[in-house]
Amino acid sequence: MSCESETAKALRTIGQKVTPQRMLVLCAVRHRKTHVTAGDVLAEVRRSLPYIDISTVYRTLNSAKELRLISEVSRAGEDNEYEWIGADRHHHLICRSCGGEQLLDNSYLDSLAAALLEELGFQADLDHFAITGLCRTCRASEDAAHRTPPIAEGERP
Amino acid sequence: MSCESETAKALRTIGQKVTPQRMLVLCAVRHRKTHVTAGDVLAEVRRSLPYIDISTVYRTLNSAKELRLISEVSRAGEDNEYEWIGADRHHHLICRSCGGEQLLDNSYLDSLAAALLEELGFQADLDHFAITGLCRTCRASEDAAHRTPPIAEGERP
DNA sequence: CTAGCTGCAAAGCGTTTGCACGATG
DNA sequence: CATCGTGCAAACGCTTTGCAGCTAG
Repeated sequence: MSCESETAKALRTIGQKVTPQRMLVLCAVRHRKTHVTAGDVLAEVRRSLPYIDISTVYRTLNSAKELRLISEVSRAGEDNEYEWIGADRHHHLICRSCGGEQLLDNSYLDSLAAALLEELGFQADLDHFAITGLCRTCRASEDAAHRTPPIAEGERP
Repeated sequence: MSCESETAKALRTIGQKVTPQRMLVLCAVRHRKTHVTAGDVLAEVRRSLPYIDISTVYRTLNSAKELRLISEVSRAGEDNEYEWIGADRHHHLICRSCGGEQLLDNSYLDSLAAALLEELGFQADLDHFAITGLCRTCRASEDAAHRTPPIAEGERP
């Protein structure tokens, strides 16, 4: 209920019609803890509304993005991903090896954002950030596997 | 010359053949100060080698990426961009309003990377980062233009 | 009732791939 | 001379768009 009424209110506030499609798409994004792709949303929403089209999903996602209801994240080699911008600001650490994701408290980036603003006058969009890297587990196993620096020293396929 | 000999050496080191196409593509990326798209590289390289194909550019870019010679950056709504990973680590602040780009010293992110590694064991890929936001100039003019926050301030979950 | 949203179908675009020829080591 | 890289063309997958009918306000 909280979701529906608030989402509907947000739509009305900006003069958009409240349709079942929009409600379902926005609620689908909102209920996920992690990023979702347009395809994820489509699959989710189709369970309630089998004939919804992917173009409607994109249209809804894009307008919500412009209104800063959701954020869009791009990572190399991945489809665009979307996430609801809620009161609980957080970021993601994504392991490039195992694909695992962990949440990162915004305190880590707040100081960076503050420094950029004060020293350079740059207001960074750090609402919601995805940082790629190697998680502790994968780092350990990679070290063990081949003790080679980033650019292979002997041979590489 | 420094470029050619080093690039050729890097190619030989990893057992790849040194072809004019690869040399031109890698040197084109290397000589630019900012990010380049595959299309940028194609245009640049075609001035010397008119019949080079975009697929060759992508193949070269992708293998260089795997070897960590260049990094790939994705931003929402932009084509993938590539940049040479040199000794001078730096990052980019990109204004979402005017498109302007300014370099950011790595000291800003080094402390973040260090904190992530020590406290969470996460080795972030912060070789080369692109942060989107609003530059000082655009921030001033946006404030002046419409003194309304992105999403009406009463209305947020 | 009217404006605007939806579904459908098709186009668009960046990127990747299969293949035969040609260049490299 | 064997292997690997290239150009060409076509395929591919995500995303966007044009359009006619339908829905919300």
